[in-house]
Amino acid sequence: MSDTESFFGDPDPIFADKELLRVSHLPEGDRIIGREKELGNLANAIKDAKRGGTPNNVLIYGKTGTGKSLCSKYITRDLTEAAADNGVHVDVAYIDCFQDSTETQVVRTIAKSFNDRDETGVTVPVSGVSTSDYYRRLWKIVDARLDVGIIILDEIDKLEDDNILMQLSRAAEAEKVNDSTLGIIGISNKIRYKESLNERVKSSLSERDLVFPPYDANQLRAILSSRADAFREGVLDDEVIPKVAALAAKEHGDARKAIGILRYTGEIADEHSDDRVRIEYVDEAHDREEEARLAELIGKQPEHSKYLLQGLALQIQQSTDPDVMIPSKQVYSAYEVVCEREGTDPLKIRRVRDLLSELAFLSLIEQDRKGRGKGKGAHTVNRLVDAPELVVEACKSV
DNA sequence: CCTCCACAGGAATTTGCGGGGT
DNA sequence: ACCCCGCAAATTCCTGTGGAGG
Repeated sequence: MSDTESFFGDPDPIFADKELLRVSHLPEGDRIIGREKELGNLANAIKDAKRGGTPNNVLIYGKTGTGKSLCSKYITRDLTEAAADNGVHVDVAYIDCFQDSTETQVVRTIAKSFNDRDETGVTVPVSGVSTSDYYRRLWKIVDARLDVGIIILDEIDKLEDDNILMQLSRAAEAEKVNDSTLGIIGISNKIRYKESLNERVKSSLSERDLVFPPYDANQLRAILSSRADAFREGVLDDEVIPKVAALAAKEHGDARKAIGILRYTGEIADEHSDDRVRIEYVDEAHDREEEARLAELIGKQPEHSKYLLQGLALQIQQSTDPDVMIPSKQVYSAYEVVCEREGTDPLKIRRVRDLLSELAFLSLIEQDRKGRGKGKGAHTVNRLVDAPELVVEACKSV
């Protein structure tokens, strides 16, 4: 900043309303683009809830950033309002199964989000209660407060246990709840998810199936254009949106990513004190978006998983070959060094093996099994998916 | 195709935590 | 204030096996 007057006083030269480019931003109905048919199907599946009837359970498939969560949130909000006009009390619980992956965590979070202590007199403690107790409390809350409870289970394929699905889908027939009814909207990235369920759950959970296809470049362009008001008038070059849309379409048709890249493009322009958002900034914005994703994923990992990633990164950086695979035992030694530096006691190797395979499941590392010859046994070797420098950077932030 | 063993990974057990019940 | 319970994380114990070299 060269002149002192522009520290805080001046309006943002690039952005008029940055909120429009947040991923959490929930647009109005006419701003959801290219999903008219899907919204219609979804609305149709749960419409009975408007009059207090039982909604159909729905399973939604589609890759990340195809608008699954967005449409579910939008349509259930709409439903809640429409039902309220009919004097029907509908409430929606949104569960991210990536965060809450065990049965107990899920019941607890549902109970918590439906609960209103003043109305029900029921508390939902974070711990100290058994799973069945959480269920008891949940049924009590639902009966006391709601006519219809809609439960959105996002990333449902990350659930470790499908007992919760059994309980929820059969709550009404098992007379766990009396005057109320429940509807489940399951959201999965994996098309084949349904096959992994047992028959009972499968038939009750997927009364309706919906598939959300990836967005094509035209749709992405329309989505980005609809959020172009985020920028001040005239600062956004005409070629920027088509280029961002083309990049995102080429990769996965991920709208969230496209919006992220557009936001970073604006931020980079701002950092250059440029008063125009130029096409030249798009590639760097693309890189930045990927780094941010990595940092977000790593940030959510437990402390010791981060130390492991750092240890592995360290070993890889010491080697001349960038594609080396490090045996788990060596990763463990490097990890012990990192722990020493951080002043923490290292976990035992058995636990570390479990953490490593979790990291592999998240595609943060890749594992492979190698034998070492007669009488030498077989072992697992590890490698980072992303560049070591990026990983170390991501571990330090947060 | 067989062999051999260090390591993988399943199962049982302990530890730590944060609540209820009394 | 005390003890006890259930869960999740971590540890301990232990058996089974992947796969290069023979």
